Amino acid sequence: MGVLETTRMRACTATKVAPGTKRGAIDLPVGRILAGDCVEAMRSLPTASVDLVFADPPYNLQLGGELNRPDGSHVDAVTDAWDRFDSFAAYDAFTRDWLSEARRVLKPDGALWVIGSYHNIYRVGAILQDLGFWLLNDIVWRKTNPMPNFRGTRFTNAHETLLWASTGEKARYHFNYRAMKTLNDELQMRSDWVIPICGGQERLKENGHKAHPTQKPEALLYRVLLATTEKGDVVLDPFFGTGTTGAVAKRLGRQWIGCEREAAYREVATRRIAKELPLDESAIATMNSPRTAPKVAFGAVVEAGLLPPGTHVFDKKRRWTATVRADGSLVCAGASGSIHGLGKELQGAPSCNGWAFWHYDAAGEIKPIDAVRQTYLLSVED
Amino acid sequence: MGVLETTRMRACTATKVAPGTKRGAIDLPVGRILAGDCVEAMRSLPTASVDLVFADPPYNLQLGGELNRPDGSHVDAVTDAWDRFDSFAAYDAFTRDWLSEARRVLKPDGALWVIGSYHNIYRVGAILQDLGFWLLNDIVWRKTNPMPNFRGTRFTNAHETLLWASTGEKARYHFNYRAMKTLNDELQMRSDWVIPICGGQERLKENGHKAHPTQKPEALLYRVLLATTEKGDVVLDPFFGTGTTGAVAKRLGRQWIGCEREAAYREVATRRIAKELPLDESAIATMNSPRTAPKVAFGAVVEAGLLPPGTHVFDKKRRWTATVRADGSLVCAGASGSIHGLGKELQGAPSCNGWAFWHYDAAGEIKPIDAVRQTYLLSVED
DNA sequence: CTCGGGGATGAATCTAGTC
DNA sequence: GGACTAGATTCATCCCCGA
Repeated sequence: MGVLETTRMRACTATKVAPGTKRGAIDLPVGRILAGDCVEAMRSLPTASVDLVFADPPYNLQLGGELNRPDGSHVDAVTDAWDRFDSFAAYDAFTRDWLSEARRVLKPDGALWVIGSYHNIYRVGAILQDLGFWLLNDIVWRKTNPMPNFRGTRFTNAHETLLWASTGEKARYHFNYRAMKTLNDELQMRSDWVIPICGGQERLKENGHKAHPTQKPEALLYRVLLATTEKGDVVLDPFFGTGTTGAVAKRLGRQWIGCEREAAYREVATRRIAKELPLDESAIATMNSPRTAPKVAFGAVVEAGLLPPGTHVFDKKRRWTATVRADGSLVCAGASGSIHGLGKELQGAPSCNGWAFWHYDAAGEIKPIDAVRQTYLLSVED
Repeated sequence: MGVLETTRMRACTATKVAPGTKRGAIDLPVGRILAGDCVEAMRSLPTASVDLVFADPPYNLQLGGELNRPDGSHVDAVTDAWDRFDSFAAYDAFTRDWLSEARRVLKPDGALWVIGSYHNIYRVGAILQDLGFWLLNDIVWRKTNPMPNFRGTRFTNAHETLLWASTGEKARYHFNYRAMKTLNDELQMRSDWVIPICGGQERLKENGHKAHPTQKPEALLYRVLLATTEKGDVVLDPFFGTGTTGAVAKRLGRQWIGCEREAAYREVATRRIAKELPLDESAIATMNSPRTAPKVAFGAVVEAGLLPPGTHVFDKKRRWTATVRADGSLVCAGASGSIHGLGKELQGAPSCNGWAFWHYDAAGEIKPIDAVRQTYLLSVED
């Protein structure tokens, strides 16, 4: 197997149509949501044309009767028709179909992500291996705020699983090791990710009701795309839903294609992505070189959206202003580095505590970024 | 499906031979390590005789020893360079074999645990479902100190997965909810467990080298056995290795049976378990049900004179006031019923915990009637 | 304006015993 | 086996509203 780490190496093998270029050899419906069944929709795409597939298929929950909380309120469960299958065999056939088509559409050095729960992920994983995909990692999304087990009958189901696979045992794939390490406080990014479920402002509503029962948090897609794609890559999501994949892809400068059967979801997703703004070029650039390795605990704060990429930070006297990048590094006047390293370099000082040195504008009030760290710590403490 | 929470209830359905009793109807090789292939060894055990199976199967075929292809031909794991299909097919056949035998040996209300990594757990999970097992949870063992990914090519593989399954969708199973909640600082135990890998004093050594490549931490087995077995239960481990399952089972007052093909491991395990001391009776009992709340009929409280007939009870917001009747029923504006039923009916709710819903006036202080239940419990304790 | 309490809610395979 | 009833059961977060 092989690993390509830098944008440059990636560009050499890329066959995608960069936006703005004229060499439209491959005509991809980039930035569009294809209507109808995803297998049919994928058939319309050329072979070996996509860099990444991210799929959030139905989980086949097989729920029984009604469930109430101890206070008597009703649990709004996922009972939609799209999640119902007659048997494991039917679910397996469905899974084989869409995975096969995804495999055809992927470039040889592309990769696939699937998210699921214990209801379906073991079937998906086995079929994926049977089809020749090669598992690179299984990733555990540890939810900070899962729904409890109201009846006290099992362990609280507090996680979901993502599978990351290349197209084969010997296939090349892309992993932005440095970006992940930077994002994780200079420690290797682990296979368990602590991320809250999607709620609050991020949760899309229609007429006061959730627009989609299983909307995924953007932080999840953020990490997936940052880890395994480069700027300009084409990302395909066969179960587009409300378009979290598209929104995050657009923000990070990736191209996207969606498939979605339900017209209502397509409309919500279209409106959502239209409002999304791509991050500044400098904000997207990630730390790819070990030489400039920043020593930060800052990446998680960025990922959590507390200081989104593109945010400007500055020292107290406003001598320097820097831009936050996606992996938690800063860039300022050609120089870049961690919050500590860049502060040190700019001042010509022997050392610098970036948390105290850099400030941000909190609704008119100038605060050290350490304030955000505190907020973040409170939000993820476990 | 059903859940039994107390030791008393469990004893009603148990068919195991309690130690020290004479009713040895079932002759189990309890406290012994069976030599040879685990499928063969399990064949020597009676049907429906074991309460729990905990299995740590080999993660790859090299460690699996004797394997046969579906057509019966022998697979030499060390020298053969078989293709993907042969490899997975052989592992699947092996998995089906031992899981089928485990299923036969399990009591109808027994349960199965399997631990694995992304290399094998998806195959195991799918086969387990195919055989009729019913997944209850998948548990993530999050390692505090995993081995780093030295080459920086993937995410640090920082977890392993455990599957917990009952014998079928409608099958009963055992879950010590209170014990788990207590163990987790009075919060529901989640599906992600943070436990260090096995090392230090706990790691068994032979001639300075680790005695077994994949020795599991005792903390893992401790939690598994505490959660899903009762004292005296029979636990079977088909891949016994150095006997972590046996050691923890002995400590917790569970009976155990092991299967292990390697004589060297059997010797290590035997010595290890001999040194293990069972915990004191009271220590085990305390851990199992630290806050057992026996069921109390409201009528008994009335009968005891703690809330005499004629007492007025009301909900917190005083929307309804009901009168206690001599038989422990409540009456309110023509409607009547149990404390639960009437509360449910008045609110139009799907369910109601009357102990928390109804309040009474305790010398000017408004208290839920559950407070009286506690008083009652104390009074009948001795 | 802030602060605190109450209500709502999230991919959930969610009861046991008796007649 | 189905209907019925007694009884047991929740964590983190966000929004709204009132003080």
